[in-house]
Amino acid sequence: MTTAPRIGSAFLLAQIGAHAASRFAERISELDLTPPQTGLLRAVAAEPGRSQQSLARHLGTPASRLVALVDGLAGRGLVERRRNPDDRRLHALHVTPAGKEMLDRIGGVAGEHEQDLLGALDPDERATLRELLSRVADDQGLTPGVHPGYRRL
Amino acid sequence: MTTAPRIGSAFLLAQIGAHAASRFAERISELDLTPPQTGLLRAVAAEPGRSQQSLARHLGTPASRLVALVDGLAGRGLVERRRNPDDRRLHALHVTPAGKEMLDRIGGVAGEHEQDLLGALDPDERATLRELLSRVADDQGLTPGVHPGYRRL
DNA sequence: TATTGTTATACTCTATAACTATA
DNA sequence: TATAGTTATAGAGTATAACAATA
Repeated sequence: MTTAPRIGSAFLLAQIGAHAASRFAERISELDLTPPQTGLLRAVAAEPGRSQQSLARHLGTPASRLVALVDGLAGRGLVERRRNPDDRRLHALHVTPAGKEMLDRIGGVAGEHEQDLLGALDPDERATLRELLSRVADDQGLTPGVHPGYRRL
Repeated sequence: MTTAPRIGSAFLLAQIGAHAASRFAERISELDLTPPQTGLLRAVAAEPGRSQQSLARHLGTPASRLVALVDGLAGRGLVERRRNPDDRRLHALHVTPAGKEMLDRIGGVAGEHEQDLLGALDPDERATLRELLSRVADDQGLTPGVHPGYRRL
């Protein structure tokens, strides 16, 4: 008898998750963005005025990495660094109007991505999947909206 | 009003998938294995006698990368290269008895991993999740048992 | 002296392409 | 000449640690 390599849900989650991330990276590359840049833009929008150190801790990445990411977004006018007059060491990050437009476009791309990925499921099934995934994510202590491991592209 | 960053299932899948992959990598590191090595060992066991080229195509990785992976496993006596007498260019790959023992241990680790990851769901919910994920993976054209992107560790 | 942001360095990982042997 | 396997090279991306400014 050959070893029956039963594929578990944990493997399916890793497999589909990597596929989803890869497809999303392709899609947003049309907006000249990488997934880490996209995540950073969203994080800044979700809580404007944060310092880079604070964001780095929130995202689980070294502060030195944030510098390059912020440089990229700031150079395109999507976010801006504002000096804090009270403590001039701090750079408060904010999304510019152009950044907000970009977020709208990102939302559109994310919607298409979602539709394509879940095309095999009907609305009820999608709701069920979403609920189960939310419970797992919560149980595993994952930070909402933060992708673990900001690697690649 | 602040932008409500509704998190979609596609993001949840990517987030949980990366988390699952990361946790699994930690667990099998106790067996001195990396995820790519584990995937290769399983692939060889699933279809013994394959050439490295054939495996490379199946796994979606450059042949040059397989060499190092096979070297690592062969050096520890988990797989072996057998010259094909009819065409001496080919190296047929086989799992050794030690490799089969290792696969058993991998199965144990994978089982613990699965239990831990899905601890928030009851048996019925796990079955539902599994079925939904299988449908998505199939619909997306993912190769069963093959993790896309053999990166890291 | 401690902290924020930045830059520099060193390391890991990967793919591309050159190379050897067999056919 | 074409193919399997291997080795070499070069590039991208990252974390660690050193550095400058401010507190």
